[in-house]
Amino acid sequence: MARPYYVTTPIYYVNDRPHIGHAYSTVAADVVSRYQAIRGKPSYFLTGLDEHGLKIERRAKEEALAPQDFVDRMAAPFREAWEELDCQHHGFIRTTSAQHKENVQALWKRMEERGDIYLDDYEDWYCVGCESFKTEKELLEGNLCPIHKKPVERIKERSYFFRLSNYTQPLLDYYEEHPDFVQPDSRFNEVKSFVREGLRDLSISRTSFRWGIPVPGDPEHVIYVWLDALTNYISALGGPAEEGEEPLFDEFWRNAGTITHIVGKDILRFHAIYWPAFLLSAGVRLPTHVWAHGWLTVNGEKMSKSLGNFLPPGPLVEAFGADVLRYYFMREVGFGQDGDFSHRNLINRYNGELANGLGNLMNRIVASILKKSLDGQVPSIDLGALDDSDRALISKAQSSVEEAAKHYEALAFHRALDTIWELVSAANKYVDSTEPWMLAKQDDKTRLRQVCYTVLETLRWVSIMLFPVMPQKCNELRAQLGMPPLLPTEQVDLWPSAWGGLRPGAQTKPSTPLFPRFDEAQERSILERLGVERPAEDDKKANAMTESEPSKDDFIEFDDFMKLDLRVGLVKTAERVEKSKKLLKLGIDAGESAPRQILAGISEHYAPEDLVGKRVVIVANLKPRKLMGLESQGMVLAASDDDRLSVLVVERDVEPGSRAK
RNA sequence: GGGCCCAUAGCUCAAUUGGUUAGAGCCCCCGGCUCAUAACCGGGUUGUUCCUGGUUCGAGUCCAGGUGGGCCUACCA
Repeated sequence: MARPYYVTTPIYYVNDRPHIGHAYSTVAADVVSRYQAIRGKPSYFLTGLDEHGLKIERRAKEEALAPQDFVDRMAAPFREAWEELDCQHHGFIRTTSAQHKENVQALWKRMEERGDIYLDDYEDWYCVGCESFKTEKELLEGNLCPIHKKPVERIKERSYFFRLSNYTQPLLDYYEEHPDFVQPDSRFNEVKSFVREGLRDLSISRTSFRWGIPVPGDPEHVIYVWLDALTNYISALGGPAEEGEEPLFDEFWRNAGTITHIVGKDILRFHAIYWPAFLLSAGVRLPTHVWAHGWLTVNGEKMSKSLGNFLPPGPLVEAFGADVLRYYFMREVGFGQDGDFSHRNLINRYNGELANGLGNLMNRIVASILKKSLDGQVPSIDLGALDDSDRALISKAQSSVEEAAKHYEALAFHRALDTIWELVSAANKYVDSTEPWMLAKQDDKTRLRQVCYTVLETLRWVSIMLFPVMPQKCNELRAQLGMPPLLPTEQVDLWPSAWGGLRPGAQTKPSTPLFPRFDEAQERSILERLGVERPAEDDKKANAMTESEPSKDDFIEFDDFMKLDLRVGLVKTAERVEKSKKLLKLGIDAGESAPRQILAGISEHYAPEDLVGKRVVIVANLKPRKLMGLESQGMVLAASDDDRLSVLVVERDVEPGSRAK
């Protein structure tokens, strides 16, 4: 019995419109799901939307809509995008659905019963923009909110906590026992080292907004968005639930052979640490794999609204077709690595691999040789009478099938496609060396039949191997071969195994080329329509030549220097920061009404009393930053070599606050 | 500051885990073929495998140090 396979995408925050980043994750999950389905495994593919949070509440207000109406409206483009891209999810979860809310609360109760939830005062960094707390670790350099890029404040609120700290060791144990839990390996290393540092309890409720799921028994509080969002993976199946209560949950979670969460590398921590901890607490089994994929840039640049290269998938599907876009996503970059989405590259791959490689192979044999010489019928041959060249191709096909399967299982899509294209290339060589057109001329029908059959059967195999990535094109290919569409069936493994499955006598149906080549004019018009500039190669080179030389120098402008507000500061007070190894807290007179508090990481080199009375140089306009809970309003300059450190001291007694320049 | 990962042809990547002369694809040039979508096939050019040492009969692969890049993390500010 093939064990069930469950694959998920992240649920996308409905505040955004779908772009190729979303599309990339979703296509990958669809490919996984389709692959498992043709291998006969019961397969369930879940995607969906994260619809709660203050941001949504506020956006809805701006648009004068009820939050529910707003998210209903924003959800539609996602559904459409996945339909356009032929991503056949089995479930589409929305966190505002009644079932999801109930299940999140059920999970909460289980965690509460375990004794892992308690109410406490919460003091932490707070972003006014988000109206929510940020953990220290979420903050950007300089105590900035990662979303608003503005400084956060220290604020107290009453909040429910999850005893995440109790799960440090259980998580490490789980990682140890499941060495392929997180992929790629280097990401797993990051997760482990983060957990090894020790985990702090996690605030899991908010009182600052309403648009969320109420805490059971305390409706003043709304459940933390990540606890809400992560639960989608089981709530969509009806979980958490006791055995026998929810068939989907039993099949695809409790008894699943594999549970794979596909996520972007930015949300790995939530999936690899928090989520398993919640599940451990609630007594629910853990997923088997969390796969963090990389980011796509667009034509070499980071995708962003401000750069105007925010790429929705729709126009690309319109221009190239869903399958071609899917192919490109899966072919171009190694899954797990960062990559680039380049229109030019897509067209190159299309022409080189799809049109010239596969499309032309099918065309030359089906639409031409077979049609002209054998009435377009799949020939009947003696499989025992093949010659060495036939057997070589067959053996190539067999190894290719094996390899591709291995790569699909490992989500190494680009490798799987690589392998398949080696077979396509071998088939083209085979046609060249066997010269079926000569056989037709010489009227060597027996050999001609053998050759044609060998190529046709290879194409049939390819139509299966490629199916997860290009389902529609593969069915078109099969139609031209006179084959029915591929119909995944549970417990039936459709993956090629025995040579000779193509039925002799079937009527092939040559039709238009599968992948018509783009000529230069078409290429230009497509790029134009998509608003992509055609890089003028020569100009680019010329620019690179002239620009690179002078920009080589490392000088800055005088104005750049003047941006620094360097001043003389008189050290009035100095003391050690409690529990700190390195920090001294200095009170520094910089000619202002009150002394500044500046922290300096120099206590391994200076005793506090050595500094008082010294005139030092400070950077006065450095953005304030909190260290060990204390604000530092500037920076004291110091120089150090391998083992010594010296604060920069001013030689004469100029007034505190004097500008250094 | 601590840690993880990476560096191979102009570009994108392989190299069966230490084993012969480091390979593909794209690009470029030449030739062939003509069934086919200006396709296809063959041939050709490009390497100090980042550097320096070490282990070994043998190193792209292992070890040490360095350089460059990416990422995670922290009490640099």
